[in-house]
Amino acid sequence: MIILTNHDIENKWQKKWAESQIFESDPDNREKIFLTVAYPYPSGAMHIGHGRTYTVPDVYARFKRMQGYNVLFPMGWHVTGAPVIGIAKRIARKDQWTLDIYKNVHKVPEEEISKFTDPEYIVKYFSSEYHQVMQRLGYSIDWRREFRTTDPHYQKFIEWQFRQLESKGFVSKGEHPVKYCPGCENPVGDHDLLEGEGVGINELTLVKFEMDGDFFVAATFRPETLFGATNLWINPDEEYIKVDMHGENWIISKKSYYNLVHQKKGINVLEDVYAPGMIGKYVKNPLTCIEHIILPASFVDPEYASGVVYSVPAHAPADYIALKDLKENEEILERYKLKEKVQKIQPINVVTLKGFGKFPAAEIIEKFGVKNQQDEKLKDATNELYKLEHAKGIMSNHIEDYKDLSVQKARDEIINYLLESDKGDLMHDFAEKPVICRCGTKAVVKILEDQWFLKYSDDKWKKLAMNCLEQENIIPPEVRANFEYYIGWLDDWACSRRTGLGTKLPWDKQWLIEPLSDSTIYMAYYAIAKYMKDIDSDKLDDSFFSDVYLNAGSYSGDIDHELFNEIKNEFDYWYPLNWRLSAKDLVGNHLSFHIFHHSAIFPEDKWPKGIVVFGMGLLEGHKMSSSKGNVILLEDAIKTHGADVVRLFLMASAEPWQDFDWREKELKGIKRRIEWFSEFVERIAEISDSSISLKSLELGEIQKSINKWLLSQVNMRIKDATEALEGFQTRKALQEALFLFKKDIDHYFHRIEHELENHEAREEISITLIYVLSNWIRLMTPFTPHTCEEMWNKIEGEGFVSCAQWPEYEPDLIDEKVLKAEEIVQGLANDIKEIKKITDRQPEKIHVYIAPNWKLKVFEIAKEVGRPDIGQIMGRSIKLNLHDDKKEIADFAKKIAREVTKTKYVGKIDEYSIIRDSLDFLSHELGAEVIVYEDPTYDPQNKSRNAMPYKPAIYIE
RNA sequence: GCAGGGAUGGUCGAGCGGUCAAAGGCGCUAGGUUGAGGGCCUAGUGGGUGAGUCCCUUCGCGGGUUCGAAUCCCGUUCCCUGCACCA
Repeated sequence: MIILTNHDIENKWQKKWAESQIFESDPDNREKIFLTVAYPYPSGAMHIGHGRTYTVPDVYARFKRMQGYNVLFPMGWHVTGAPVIGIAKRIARKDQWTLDIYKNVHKVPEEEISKFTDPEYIVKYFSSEYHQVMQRLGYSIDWRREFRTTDPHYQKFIEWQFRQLESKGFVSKGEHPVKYCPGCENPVGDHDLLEGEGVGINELTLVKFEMDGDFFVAATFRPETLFGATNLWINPDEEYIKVDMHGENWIISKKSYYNLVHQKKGINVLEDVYAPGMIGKYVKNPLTCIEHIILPASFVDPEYASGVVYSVPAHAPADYIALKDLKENEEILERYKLKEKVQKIQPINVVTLKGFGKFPAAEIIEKFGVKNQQDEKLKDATNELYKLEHAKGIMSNHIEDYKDLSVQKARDEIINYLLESDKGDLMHDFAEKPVICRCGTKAVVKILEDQWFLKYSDDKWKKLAMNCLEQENIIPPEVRANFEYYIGWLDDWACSRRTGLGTKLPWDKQWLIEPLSDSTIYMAYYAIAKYMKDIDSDKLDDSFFSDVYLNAGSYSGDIDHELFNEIKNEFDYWYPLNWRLSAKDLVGNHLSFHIFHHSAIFPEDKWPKGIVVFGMGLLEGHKMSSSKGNVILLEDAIKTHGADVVRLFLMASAEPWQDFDWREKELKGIKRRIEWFSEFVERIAEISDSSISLKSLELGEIQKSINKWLLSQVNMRIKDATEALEGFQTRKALQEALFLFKKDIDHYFHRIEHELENHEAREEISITLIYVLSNWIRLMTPFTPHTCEEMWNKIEGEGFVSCAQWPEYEPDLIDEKVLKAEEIVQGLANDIKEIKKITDRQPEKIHVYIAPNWKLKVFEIAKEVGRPDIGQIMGRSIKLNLHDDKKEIADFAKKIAREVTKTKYVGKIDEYSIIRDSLDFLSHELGAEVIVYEDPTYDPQNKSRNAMPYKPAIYIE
């Protein structure tokens, strides 16, 4: 048995593979397969979730290599991006949370952590750690092509890529809202946040309500409801200010200025505004020109948007309830002398919503049981109505210009109108608050100007991408629809960043190219990466890349001509990419960009051929997350379980696109299985009385039915496992190649147990088993390469099993009748057991009767008829005069009519000899003497009449 | 809301028109092995019947197509994932 946690064996083979360079792939005359998996962003240690991602391509690469393909499986490091910058800063700041994570979750030694103040060091540290772990898992990667995305050569490549896109008109300039920390003076990502992870940014419409030449600027998500405005709300307990906005005076809350100043250029504070003094004054609605009174409301959040809200009590639950509260609040009405004015205010309907009356806000408040404007449930009520009206609302009839339009349409038109006529503006705010940076500062929404975009909205480009997608294989096929959807939906993408590691935008060096954009066509870089260490990056210019990748014939530099041609041919050989593997949450961006960029830059014959999408990893049923400490590092998993067990578990517990769940308990089961597998060699050696060698294996003519059965079964497994692997179904492949395979062998051992005494039988058994073993080891090699090399070596297989030929299934060895025969024997044993159980007695003799020939004929006729048509079956049988006793034919026809459609009929089987050959087994199994009759010479209870084809009759006594 | 996926036995998870009371794992029960335990091996694991290889109920819920449906169609309820500047 091979001790799986004996890392010497793993190391031994890893070293041998590296020494013999069997995974280093260069162009030759074989057919090629080029597959890549998303290169990792090494900002932390590799955990078991990553393990699955990178094991799948390794298994496939190994499988294809054994099938005789020239397979290229490379790896690189995506060190582009901002997260490590933040990490380095936090480490420098001695942020305890960050230090804990790196010390305890990523298990970085103390002396290393101290160097983590340098972001470059972090990615270097982890990329070399990734490299080591990948080697320890036995990945068949061509390491000569390893690179980091900050290598100068790669940057040259990215610059070329972006100039290509730019020259095709797929890059444009604009502005873009981002999360921003005024404290750090930097945009912030989710990983930089203390609070507010995953919070979105919303666009709000600002509406200017005039008052004596100044403007109260109210913010809204629903400008179409302006027609239903009844008043303005401000919060009199908060501070308001007047600001200068390009010559206009705006009145907003003081706190909202904090946010807005990052979004509006040239906005300046003029003076404080005494909020209570504004209550009761009137402003003018820019759309309807109606005058609205300014009223006090406590629900108005001065930090949200502009701190000014206009009120639509018919459709906004908050407004409705605030108005109701106010009407009942004598004290406030008295304080501001509002009583009569407020009592007059009635909701105004704007939107017609099926199933609701004129004032849906009132109904929804009722439904949710909202008590006042402080009620928690108010938010839910608002959301519900917002959704409903957005989806199904129609503008009401009395609104001249917009009647009968859907709410969505009317909203867009009204926003446009407000902007064009300068009666409104736009601003952004977070969907939820608070959003707080790790430095403790409240984050804001900032508008970045001069931002560069990739124009995924471009119809020409979308069309190219669609065409590219169409010719690709997508696994699993269901996600194709997702791709189509995303390609259609993608809008312009901000592709430049202020901070992070990466490549500068070649024509605007103040910007860095964002990480999802510099990782779209890099697979093409692998093809040439192995040459790069010998070439000075200064020699790489656009003419070089255009010539290598696009055959532009443009290269004019001084790289040796022969070398240059070799590089060019190498790319030509490996491209197009056969398979791209990545996680399912990247379908909407990374993988779609990959399609976009390839279709834009490369000619059609270099477009990628296939995509495989992965599911996520769970740990004992919970989502894995480094930041929550809920991970198991691969290194630890390898240490405790061994590389092959880890690989096997990751491949066997779920298909790649399904979520897998790492469960210690199930891991143990897997381990036992593979131990059993590795012990198999010894078991065979025991049976064949000598050590095994593949050198002398010759299958020859197999006589015994049970041996033939095993060969059939094994060949079916080979066939199914191969088909499964072709489609990346690692779980199914293992189901066939390991679990069911083992089951077959268990059954086989059970069947032959009592025959091992017999010398002749034993010889054939051992030949059969060695044949099986040789196939089995090869079948398992992609999954558990170390164990398999060790076994292969032990039985004197030739060379590395990693380079051995993948077992090809032999149709000649699959004998349906043999399989059926075994089924009959097993069925018979089970039936007898059942009868024993029912009668609750241990028989001494069991008599078995085979169905007479005429029944078989009737059976065949029934099979031909194909449906339970008793009349026809009977008619045809009688006509052929199959049997003298017509009544018996009728009974039998009736009996089998339904049965026959269910039975897989493989033709006449010599049931008598099959059972006679299995008598030893049956007697042994049942603990009684078993006698089989071709003709019922002894049948005291006339049981033989029950015999059917494939189902002998039984009499026990 | 939009898009995609799903609902199967104690549980995880196959199956996607007949061979389905439904693979396989885990769990549980019994027997064997063992000094004990673990591990391993064997059998069982919806209900009934109790001399016959059968019958009944079951694959979210309700209808339908078919000789036949877990599988196809229609409706319905519930669940999960994504919706962006984050790699």
